[in-house]
Amino acid sequence: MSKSDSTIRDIARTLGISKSTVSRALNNHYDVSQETARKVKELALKMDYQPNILARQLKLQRTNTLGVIIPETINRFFAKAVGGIQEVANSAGYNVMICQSNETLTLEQNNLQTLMSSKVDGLLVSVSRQTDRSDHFQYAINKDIPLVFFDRILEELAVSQVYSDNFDISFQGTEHLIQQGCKRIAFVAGPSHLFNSRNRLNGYLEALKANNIPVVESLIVQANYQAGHVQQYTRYLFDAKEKPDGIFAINDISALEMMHILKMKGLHIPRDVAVLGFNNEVICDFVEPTLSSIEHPAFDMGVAATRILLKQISSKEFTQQKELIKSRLVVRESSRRY
Amino acid sequence: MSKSDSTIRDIARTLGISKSTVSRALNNHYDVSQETARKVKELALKMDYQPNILARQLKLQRTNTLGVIIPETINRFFAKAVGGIQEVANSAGYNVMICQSNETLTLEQNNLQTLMSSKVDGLLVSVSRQTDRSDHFQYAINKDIPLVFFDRILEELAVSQVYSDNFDISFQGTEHLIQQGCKRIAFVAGPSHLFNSRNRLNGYLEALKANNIPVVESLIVQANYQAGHVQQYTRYLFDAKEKPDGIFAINDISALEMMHILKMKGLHIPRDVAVLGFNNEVICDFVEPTLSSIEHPAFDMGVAATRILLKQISSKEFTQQKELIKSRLVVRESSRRY
DNA sequence: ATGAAAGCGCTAACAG
DNA sequence: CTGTTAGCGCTTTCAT
Repeated sequence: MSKSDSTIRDIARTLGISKSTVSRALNNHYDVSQETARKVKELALKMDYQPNILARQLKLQRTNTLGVIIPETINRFFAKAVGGIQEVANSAGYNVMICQSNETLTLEQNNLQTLMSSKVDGLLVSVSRQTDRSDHFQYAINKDIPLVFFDRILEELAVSQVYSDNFDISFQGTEHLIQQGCKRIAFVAGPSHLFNSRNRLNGYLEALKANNIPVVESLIVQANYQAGHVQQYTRYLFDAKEKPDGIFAINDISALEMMHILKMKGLHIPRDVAVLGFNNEVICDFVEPTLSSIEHPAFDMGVAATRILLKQISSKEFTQQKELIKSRLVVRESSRRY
Repeated sequence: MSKSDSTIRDIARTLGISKSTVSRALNNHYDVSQETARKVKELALKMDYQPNILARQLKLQRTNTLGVIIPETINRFFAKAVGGIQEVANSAGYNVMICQSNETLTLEQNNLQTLMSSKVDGLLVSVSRQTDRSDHFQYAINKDIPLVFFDRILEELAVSQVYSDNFDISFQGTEHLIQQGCKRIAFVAGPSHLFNSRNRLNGYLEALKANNIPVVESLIVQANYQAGHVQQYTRYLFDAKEKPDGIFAINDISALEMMHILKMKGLHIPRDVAVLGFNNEVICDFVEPTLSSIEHPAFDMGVAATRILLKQISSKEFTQQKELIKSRLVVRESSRRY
């Protein structure tokens, strides 16, 4: 509160009426005379009155703030999701407090603590890459704080979740590569404790099975997201006697890095190796060859999750709700052979 | 507040002491007996006591929250800056509330209003592309809310600012192109009411002058950031009789889009046209040719701005402070001719 | 239609 | 070292 912010008390005093009446007038309460209401609002405007949110929050035990925990803002997927969250939240009169776990469990736990102690009215969460337990979230649930997961969900918790069909899209992507004539498709997998990673891997495996293509263990590598790792597993895959003729990468940037390495090796894409990325970044259209990828409606997921959360907050009804947001395969030159 | 959160009152009652003593014990106040302090903390732990931040905030008139207004989180520069902000803020016990202006003045004004009414302790701002006035910020300043601008600053306001040397780096980048033999360097300019855009343009102009290269108006285009616009001005530049032999793009993505178009036209980069981007995205290393660019230490700018803000908050001393964060030219294949 | 009064949970000045 | 008291600014019940 700076020097001389005016309060309802000031307004009441100068108008010679009570605080309660002023409060009622300002909140458009029904039983307050038109005349008084007018005078109050007029003076409020003149005095540049701004309600003290802190006082109201304490009284109402409600902050009109949503807490968001995401892995990283520099991850474009989450940056876009945040856009959707903020749009819905703001237009419903809610503020948003964003925390980043930096892909670590520890920070995720801290963030949750922070947001809970800030008394947010609800939580929107996409778990970190490390998260292999759910007790911290169970704690929040026990405290009756509405919680909605999106994208990186924790299936074992009975809360609402907005997710994308990682199994389906991965099946579809793999089958696309097969249709382009690939027989040995390298697959870059994410951490196996993540629901999404498991589904993606399963989609790949099922697609191979459905098309009678043998699963070759050495074609499946595990990304560890460390610097230089893309280069490392690309070498591993392509220094083998039998090289891959297709790649299902873990994201677009790493797909481009792999392509870059392969082109240096003199391999032609897609003729020698067909490549499929993940995330459909803008850049996919501006590289040579243009990069096939998978588009996730990040913004829409943010929107959907927030809508569910707001509904739960206002209805105080926390029954589990699951919403599927469909992903889409975008075929470009890097995987088109015919 | 959920069902049955315990308060200092509960602790006081079960321990048969007063609320004030409990409060003091919990806040590690000096004059409270070791014994009492121990008992209080023990019970607090057992009862899973969580202080009600809302009450404390109302009492202290302080939220321990910083408000941040940035154009967009999907802009990687700002996403990184936010990382720096959060790191410093969190480790100082502050929360961060992030708002996006979506590059519009109207939303920026709304955001400011929201953050002020949320009683944030201070503000970190990078203005929108549209912002050509400063009265809304002046309003906040008049209310004694500490404010620090970073990157996209408003020079006319006497508040602290963290900025990068857009003039210098632009001069340097242009001179680099000249040294590579470019005589007709196309320049993509940003909105002229932005301090950064003006400086960048001036750096370009001065570098030409310093090297006795005539300024050609038709080589300077104004980006409007609309879909298809990059394609439009690239055509404009290269359908002319005298084509550019160098490009200083407005960011890396648009540089890549331009390169993509030029390659389709059969032009060789850097031989026919040398290209310099802006932002030094990861992708610069994975395209062909690799893209020369300019690196802005976004994270560091966030860190610096937050440090200044926190100092001002704690010292209540708002004298203007200016901090320059140096950018760096990263030369890669797209602009290297020798 | 309005006012008086209580209270949200905490901190801090003052008194002892 | 501890307790009493007041108060942050607002909403809301209960009277009138």
